[in-house]
Amino acid sequence: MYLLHLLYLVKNFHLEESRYALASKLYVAVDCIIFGFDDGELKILVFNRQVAPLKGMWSLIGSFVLINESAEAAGKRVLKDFTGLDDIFMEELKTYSDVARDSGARCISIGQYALIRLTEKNTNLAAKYGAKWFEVSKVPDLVLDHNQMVADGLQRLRNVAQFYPIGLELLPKKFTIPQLQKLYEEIFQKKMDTRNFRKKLLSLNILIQLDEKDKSGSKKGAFLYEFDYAKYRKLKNKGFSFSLFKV
Amino acid sequence: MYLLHLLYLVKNFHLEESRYALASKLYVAVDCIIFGFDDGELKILVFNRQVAPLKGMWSLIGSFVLINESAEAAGKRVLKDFTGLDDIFMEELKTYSDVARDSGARCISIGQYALIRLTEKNTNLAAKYGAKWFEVSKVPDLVLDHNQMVADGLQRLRNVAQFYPIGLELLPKKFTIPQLQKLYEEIFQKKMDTRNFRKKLLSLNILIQLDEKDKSGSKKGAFLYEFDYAKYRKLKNKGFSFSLFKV
DNA sequence: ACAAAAGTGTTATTACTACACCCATGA
DNA sequence: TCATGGGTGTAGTAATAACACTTTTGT
Repeated sequence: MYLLHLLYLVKNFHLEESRYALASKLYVAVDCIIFGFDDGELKILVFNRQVAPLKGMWSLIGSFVLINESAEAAGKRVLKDFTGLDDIFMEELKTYSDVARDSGARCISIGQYALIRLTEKNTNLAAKYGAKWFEVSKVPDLVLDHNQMVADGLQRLRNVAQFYPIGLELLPKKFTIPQLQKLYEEIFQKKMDTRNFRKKLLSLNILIQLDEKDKSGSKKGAFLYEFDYAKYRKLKNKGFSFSLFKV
Repeated sequence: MYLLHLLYLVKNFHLEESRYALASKLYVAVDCIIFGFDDGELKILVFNRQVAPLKGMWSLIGSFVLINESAEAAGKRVLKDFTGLDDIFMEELKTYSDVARDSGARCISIGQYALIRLTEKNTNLAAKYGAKWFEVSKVPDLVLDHNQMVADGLQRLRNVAQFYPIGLELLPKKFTIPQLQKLYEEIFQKKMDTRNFRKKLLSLNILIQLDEKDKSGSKKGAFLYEFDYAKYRKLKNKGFSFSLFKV
C-alpha cells in the first residue's frame, strides 16, 4: 500500500508542469456542520469516532477531498454517506488552514454547512453511524478546530437566514407558521410577536396556504403552508430581499 | 531540483500517520481579488504574466499556499509582495475546486478579496509588476476561472458593504461625505439622494467630523471625516447594524 | 368546561422617499 | 461674475413595534 502510494506520487510528479515544481501539496478535507431543527431546538449533528485515531472523541463528519472530485462533491458525498440524503442544502462556510490545526499532518479543511429536514428516518440513520444531535448550545468538545467551525457555522446561519429564506430548509416541505416562528426564535434567540411575524411573513407573498392542517402541535391545528420557490426566485431577480425583521 | 522535491515527498510520506495514507494531496493556491477606488471608479488589480506559462495573459495575483503558512498568511504575503502594503482588509471569498479548473495539475484555489486605499504610491508599485487597474465592468479575459472569481468577489463586496462599513477600507482614512457617496453609488450602481444619504449616514453617529476640508473635489471644499472604529465596534456588539439603505 | 395553541386589528412611532435652493470659493 | 460642487429641511408615505382577546378542539 505504501509502495503504491509512493509510486503514484512519483508518477504524478513527472506529469506536472514546472510551475508546480516548487509548491508543496497539502491534504485537503471537507468538514460538514450539519444543522437540524427538531423538538423546537436547533441542533448539530456530531459524530463519535469509533476507530483510531482519536477514537471515542466527538467530531464533525468529514472526508478528504479526492483527486477526482470538487470540494462540493466531497461534501455531498459525506452528507450522502452519513445521512442517506441527497439534495441537501449545503454551502461553503470557510476554509481552515492554520499550520498547526491538525497535529497529524498539514491538512486544510473546507468547512461546509448543511441544513437538513429532520425526520425519524434520518435521525435513526445518524444513530447507526455513532452520530448524535446536540442542541447548538450544548455541543461537546470536538476534535481539532471543529468547535470553531460550529461557532462560525452558527453565525453564518444567522447572517444568511436574516436575508434569505434558508430557514425553510430546516422544516418539512409543508410547515405551519407557528413552526416557522419557533425556528426563527431559536435561530436568533429572540422572542417575536405572533401578529407582527405573521403579518410580515404573509405580506411577502411567497407562501402557499394549503387546505390541510397540522394537528401535532395543538388541538385546534394550524394550517400548513408551502414555500413558493418559483415566486421567490422571480422576486429575488427583481432585487427583492427576504427579510423577516429589521436588523 | 526535481530530485530534491522527490526526496521531500518521500520523506514526508513516511512521517504521516496511517489515516492519511489513502488520501491524495492537492496543490492549494490563493488568488486575490483586489479592489480599489480611484477616479470615482471601482477597480480591480489585474496582473499581466511576464513569464511562461500563460505568458502575456491577464490573471489575478496569487500563490501556492506553502507548507508552513495558513491560507490567510499566503494571501497577506501575496498582497505585500505585489502592493507593498501590510495591514490590508482581506477576507476569504470561497474556494474554487473544480477538478478541471487548472489544466496543469489538480489545484484548488482559495479566493480572497482585498480592499486597498489607492494612492499614487501603490498605483506605481502595481505598474512595476506588470499589474493594471481595470474598472470592474471592463476586466479583460483572465486565465482559468479568474473571471468567475471577480464576479463572485464583486457580488460579495456588494453584499457585505450593505451591512458593514467595509466601503471605508477603499477610501483614505480621512474622507469626505461626497466621496463616500460616490463610492456607494459605484458599488451599487445606483444614484442616491445627497440629502438622504447624509442624513442617514450622520444619524448612525459613527463619523468624526474634522476641522479640515478637502479642496481637491471642489472650490468650496468638503469637510473631512474619520470613521470612529471604536464606537462602531461598541455599537456592533450591541446588535447595531451599519446599513445605508433598505435592501 | 377547560386547557392549550391558533389566529386576528389598531394605533403610535419611526424610518424612508421625494424634492429644490443657497453657499463658498477659485478661476 | 460665474461655474462648480458642498451643504441643508420638510412633508407625505410606508414600515415597524407594541399591545390582548377570541377561536377551535381534544380531553
